[in-house]
Amino acid sequence: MTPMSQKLRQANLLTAHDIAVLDGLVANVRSVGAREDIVSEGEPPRDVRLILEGFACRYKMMPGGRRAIMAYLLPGDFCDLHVSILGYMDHTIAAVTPCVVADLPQAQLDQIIRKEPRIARALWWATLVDEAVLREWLANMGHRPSDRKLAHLLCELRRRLEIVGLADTRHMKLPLTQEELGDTLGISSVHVNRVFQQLRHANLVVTHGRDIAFPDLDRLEQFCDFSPEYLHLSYDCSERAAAL
Amino acid sequence: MTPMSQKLRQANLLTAHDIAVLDGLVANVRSVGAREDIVSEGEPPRDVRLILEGFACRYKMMPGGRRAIMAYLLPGDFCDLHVSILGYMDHTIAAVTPCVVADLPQAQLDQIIRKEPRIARALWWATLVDEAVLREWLANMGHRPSDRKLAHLLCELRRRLEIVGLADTRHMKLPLTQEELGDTLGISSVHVNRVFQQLRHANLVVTHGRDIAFPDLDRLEQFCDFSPEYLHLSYDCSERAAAL
DNA sequence: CGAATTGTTGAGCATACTCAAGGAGCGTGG
DNA sequence: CCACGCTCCTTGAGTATGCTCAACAATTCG
Repeated sequence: MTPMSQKLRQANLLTAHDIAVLDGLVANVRSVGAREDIVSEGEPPRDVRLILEGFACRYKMMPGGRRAIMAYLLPGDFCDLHVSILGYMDHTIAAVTPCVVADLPQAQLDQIIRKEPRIARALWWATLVDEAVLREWLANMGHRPSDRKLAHLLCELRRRLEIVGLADTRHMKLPLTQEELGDTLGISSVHVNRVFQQLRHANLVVTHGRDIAFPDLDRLEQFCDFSPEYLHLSYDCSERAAAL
Repeated sequence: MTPMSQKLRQANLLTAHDIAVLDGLVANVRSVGAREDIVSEGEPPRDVRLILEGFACRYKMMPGGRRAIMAYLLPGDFCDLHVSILGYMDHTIAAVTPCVVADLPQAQLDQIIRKEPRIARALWWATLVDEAVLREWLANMGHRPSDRKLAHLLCELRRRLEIVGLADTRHMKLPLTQEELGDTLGISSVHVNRVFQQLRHANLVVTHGRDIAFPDLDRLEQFCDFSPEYLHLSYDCSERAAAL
């Protein structure tokens, strides 16, 4: 079972047959170096990419050279399911850390969508979760002070990493620079630094290099008004976290 | 032909049969007063709502009573296509102006999605366009100064209203208060007012009450770096605009 | 016409930015 | 193993952008 079908199983919409069909698509696998583009803006729709390992992001370049990061992609996330439907890639996807990516043949996927309504629905579900996250980011970006913004982003990433077994309630390893966090939150890297210091000072986070520890996760989540409903994770992953 | 099928026709994915099937769903139509909620956060998935007339918005209430507006819904837009798939409404939808709304029976729609892959794909397309707009809003919100933010929002709304025949290249009627614009852009209404004055002073917009005129649309679009690709409107609507 | 909402203005303050310089950590090659 | 260079983090100082509060004018609606 790949991270893809693992993730889609959350929707509780797939049968064993569906999972086999989907996993059968994962054939062409390749490695991408850190900071390399995986899919570029304006590229014609070809294969659909899926992250198997690593940390990637969606971004747009803004006039003036600023980079707007609009999403982080973790293992099991599709990069560009929409391109096959929309027909135009309106942003770029890049690896943050070294990544392993699968290229799913567009034509085969199209056929599956046409013939397997249950799978089509599960894929639709996945894009809708992306959309829900985007709405939360929009609210976060525009309507919270920057200390809460940063805290909220940390809470979300911790939760999402927990699902794929890469974090627990007390720790996570976050391979993002303060510059990247700034490009995500719409604040300067200098300010990210200062806000991080506030959070540390309030004992909401403890950092050791790229390792972030959460001395009191409840307090942090309360601080930034984080509630994970928008991630649409219906199932309980506490056992998995406990097994870390 | 309803605004819904009109809009979905853009995707060029529908046959006459598909359009008839979709339009057949529009039976229960009702009016909603300005500022009334159409769908509330947490509501269980029942019918799917479609805007036929008027101006609505998605919003979330933030702690402290601030309201974050995350989308505007114009005639032909679905309110909550996602709820039937995601199973949980994570935000609220309210009428901005008086609206006419259709309630499409969930069960029937589900059946169509299962049996008519072409229609399912068109509906998926519609949600993906929403997602693309959301990405652009995120970039706009976080990474542009507030004069460009406001200008960009005006450009987008003008363009979208043009499609449904409610604006042309020189005018639009915008039924939004400065408070609402502020809740959308993440700035205070006082600041919206001041930024509006800047735009007027630069002769980028001319306002007469709720009427906004664009003396030089090209210059305005250039000013805020607006390029409409993200709206994924492939077809040409200049004839329609000319007929206004 | 009167009440309520929306738009406009001013003043003082908070938040976040830029520019710039120095420090810490890490990988590479001598 | 150390030295070097690179990237990233940290700090300071001065500035710009946007906020709040408050009052008043203009519109809109009943």
